[in-house]
Amino acid sequence: MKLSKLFTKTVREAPADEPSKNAQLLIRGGFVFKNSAGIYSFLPLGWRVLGKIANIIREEINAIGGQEIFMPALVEKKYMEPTGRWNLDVGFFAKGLNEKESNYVLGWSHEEVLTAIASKFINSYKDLPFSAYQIQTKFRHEPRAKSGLLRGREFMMKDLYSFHASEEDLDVYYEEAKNAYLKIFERCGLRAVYTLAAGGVFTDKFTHEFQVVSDVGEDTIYICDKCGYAENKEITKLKDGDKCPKCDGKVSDKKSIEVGNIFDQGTKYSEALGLEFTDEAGNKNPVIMGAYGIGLGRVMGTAVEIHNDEKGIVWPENIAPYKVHLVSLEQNEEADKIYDDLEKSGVEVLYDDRDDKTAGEKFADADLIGCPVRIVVSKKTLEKNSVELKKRNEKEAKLVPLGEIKNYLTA
RNA sequence: CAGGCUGUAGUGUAACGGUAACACGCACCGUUCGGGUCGGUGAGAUUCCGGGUUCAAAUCCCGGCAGCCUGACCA
Repeated sequence: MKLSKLFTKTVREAPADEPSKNAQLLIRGGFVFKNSAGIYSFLPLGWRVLGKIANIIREEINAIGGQEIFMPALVEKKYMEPTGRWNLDVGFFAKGLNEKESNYVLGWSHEEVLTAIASKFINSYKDLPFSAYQIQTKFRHEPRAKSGLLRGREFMMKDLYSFHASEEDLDVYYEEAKNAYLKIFERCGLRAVYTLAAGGVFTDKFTHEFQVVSDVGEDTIYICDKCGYAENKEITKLKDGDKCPKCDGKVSDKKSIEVGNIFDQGTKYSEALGLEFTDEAGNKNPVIMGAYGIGLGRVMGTAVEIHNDEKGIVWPENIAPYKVHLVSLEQNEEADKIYDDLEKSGVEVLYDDRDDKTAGEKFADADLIGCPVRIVVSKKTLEKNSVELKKRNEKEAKLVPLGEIKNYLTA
């Protein structure tokens, strides 16, 4: 992508009504546009980041057998009523032009919809287990949207649901999902803490959350300094300084951001919507379910909160909009050649080919946008048949001969 | 949903109750060209909306709406 063609621009000053770091940097860099409180558009750079996160999630969820689907955002009353979730104060309701009242809610969770779908295909224990997921916009009437991408009224979520013949089978999958989740967050540059928590409107059982320690988080967890065992403040009996219940370490309280969660939902939804299977003995039983969510925008916002410096974003390698930010300080064919060459080799490059910007502005933009590697081409470097290569998270730059650029990028 | 703070060119800020200014950005001219260069010219605002007080309102009062913060609630 050439910066001269990118329709968004960076801005110098952060909007006054966005005190949160993630929103300030993402807006300044042109990654997102705030349309309303808690409602953001993802612009080219931001959409690429979100796409990277989505792909990481797909790879890991596919690896544990999740089948990707896509369900409606308009969810009819008939789905939500049987579980008692139609009248909850969570969603935005939609109504037709001449209808007196709403028969639809904008989907804020899809247990009911998928359970209803599954009941058409699941008859026998032989049909179990299976799991399906989607990556879709969720709508939740947040009484208080806040903190940029961290808490929105409309946000992209990956929701996975699993269906089992027994609790034991669910337990096995739950563990697989846990490990898949830890991999996902690690690949996104986040250290997530597996935390025991409560289930809110989703289940009466205990659940597990994936919490990233950060002062801007709205959750508080008690985490062991030795084994990493953690419990959410909302259910824990632990206090700061207590002995860890799992080892001889000590727990301390930390603010944290919940980037994902997994639930054992038991038979709550299958019983309400009549999802049963026939076992080997010929008896009908309700299907046992699990649900697993990740907020993609929240992952993105959290990554920015964790990975930034005074100059801008420092994207984790795997979710950066581009791998390389190529800066040409003056118009020259050599930079064009490097750009074409890298593109052909499959390296994702953001090319600052603008001829009306000074070096300082280009460097400032590169730092703000935060791609992992910056390559500068100028008279100075070309005299030595080289380019200057600098990693965003390192201070020192080094000269790299023209012919060896690719080696440095794959290393 | 309760409490608080705030709404002024695209963005960030100024303006005693006296008729909207500055910087950035944008357009054009020149200059400069390795960390937001320098100088000049120009365009751009019914001061969130609606009422009220006043000779006079961006400024004071009332009512909306919007944004942010704290709490409650929630992922």
